[in-house]
Amino acid sequence: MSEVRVRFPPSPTGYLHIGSARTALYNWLYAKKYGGKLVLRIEDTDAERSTQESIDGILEGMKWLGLDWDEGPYFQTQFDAEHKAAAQKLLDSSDAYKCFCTKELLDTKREAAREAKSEYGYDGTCRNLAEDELAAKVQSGLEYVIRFKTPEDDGTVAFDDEVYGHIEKKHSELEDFVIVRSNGSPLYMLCNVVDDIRDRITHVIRGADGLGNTPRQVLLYKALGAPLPVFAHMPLTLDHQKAKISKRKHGEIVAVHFYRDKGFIPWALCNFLALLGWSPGDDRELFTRDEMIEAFTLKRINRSNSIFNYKKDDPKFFTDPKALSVNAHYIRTMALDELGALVKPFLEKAELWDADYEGGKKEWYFSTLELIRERFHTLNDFAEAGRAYFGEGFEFEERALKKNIVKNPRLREWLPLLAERFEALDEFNPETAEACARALCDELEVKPGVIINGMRTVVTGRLAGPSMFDALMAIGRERVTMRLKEVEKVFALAG
RNA sequence: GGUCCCUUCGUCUAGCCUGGCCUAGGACACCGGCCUCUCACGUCGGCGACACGGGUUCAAAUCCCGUAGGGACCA
Repeated sequence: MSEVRVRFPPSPTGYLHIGSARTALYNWLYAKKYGGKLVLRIEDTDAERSTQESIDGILEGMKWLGLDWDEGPYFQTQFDAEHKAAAQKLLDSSDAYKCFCTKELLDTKREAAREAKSEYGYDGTCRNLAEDELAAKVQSGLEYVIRFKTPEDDGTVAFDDEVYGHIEKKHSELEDFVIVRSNGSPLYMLCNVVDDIRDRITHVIRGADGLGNTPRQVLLYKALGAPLPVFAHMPLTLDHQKAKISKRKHGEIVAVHFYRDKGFIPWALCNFLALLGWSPGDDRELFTRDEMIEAFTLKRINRSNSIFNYKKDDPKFFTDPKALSVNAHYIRTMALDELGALVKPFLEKAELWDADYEGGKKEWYFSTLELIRERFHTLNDFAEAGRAYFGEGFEFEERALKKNIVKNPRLREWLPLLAERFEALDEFNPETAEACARALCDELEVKPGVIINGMRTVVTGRLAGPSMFDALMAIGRERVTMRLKEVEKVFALAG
């Protein structure tokens, strides 16, 4: 069996979006599974909309996701001559012909067909022009497009899609489609086939929006004398309105870089994306790379479109809740050294990073991450909700002030008192701190919850968090007592 | 408009090919219990779907026909 070669051919007309990323992922998984090669080809023929930033963004996105490619990036524009040569070859073999019909003429005919309620397809006016007639038209400098000559018999074009099954289309239902525009530029339909032939692509794994064009492409493969690749079309990802997710309509929320900046773990995003339209056939949903490569098959790709479940302006979930949940799972289960490295850029950005976290304070750094990671959903949470552990200047949650502070004005006496007791402790560990705090509660005849929760808010700014006495250790006696003594400031904030 | 494709809990899905194991399984989300210094984790439980209508069959989510809805491509 020959080597598996797949490709990912994005158009550089914007950032890498998650739908494209999923296509790239499926191709990558397939290549990895069969020890094949993934070819990255930038389809930059639309010069007006293609930009260098976009190319860079796509490459960065792929790298960030960990989807490495084996060849490329190739650029479609580099092969312009080859695309034109293929068109010439089809002309030479009489599989294509020059068509001089003007746009106006075709529009008129289309309109007439509509009024007559008959189906419109190109009528083949130029298909059988006599030699001299053709020569005369070329001579006179008339503009022309090149059309592919669809077989006129009552046969069919057929192929077997790995996902959608056997697809058959009657020749009579395919009109003589254009392969080269009047300005001489070849159409996507042709370029794509020529490139896939040159790159010796064995499996075309792409979005189901390519399904409709596949019969035409099959015709091109045959006319060009090339072997057919295996086709596998994957369902599209839609929004709640059943509209294809797109950069234009949805903006950043569909951009891969958005997830990077929001604190997603690359593989967590891949894991989530893989599940949109594919399942292993059992109940597994979380995979390591190797597990997913092993489990992945084209046959288990779904046929129905899936909905990317995000609601605009949802206060609780900024994106699909399942994506967040998958990300949270990785945050709380991954190795601490890996997590530490992923959190680092977020702390740096928030100016909370201390180089010693990779040196003398490494142990503290890791144990603190472990302590707080359980309730976080994104890497960014470490720098925001977790700010009190890494530095000063943290915010106080409105709800926390209301519930834990304002209700108990006497905390302004109790908390500084508690700070003094903490300072007096020979040893400051979770047990001694807790015993000390509870003893004070007994003395004051206050419920422990009042003091503990008040302390939580003053020390961490939050309504909820890890077990209080463990949190105290992570923050350290000095910072704890300092914050407790400044309880007055917190009351001031609470208004 | 033409051609093709799709339709199982709110969302992602298993089951469909090879009808009975399906009083339809899992995950996320939601609700409640336990745990508890709070929240989370964990755990236990709950809510919740076979688009609709016919047919075939002893038996249909599963097979057939039709309808509706959605999507893609072409124009």
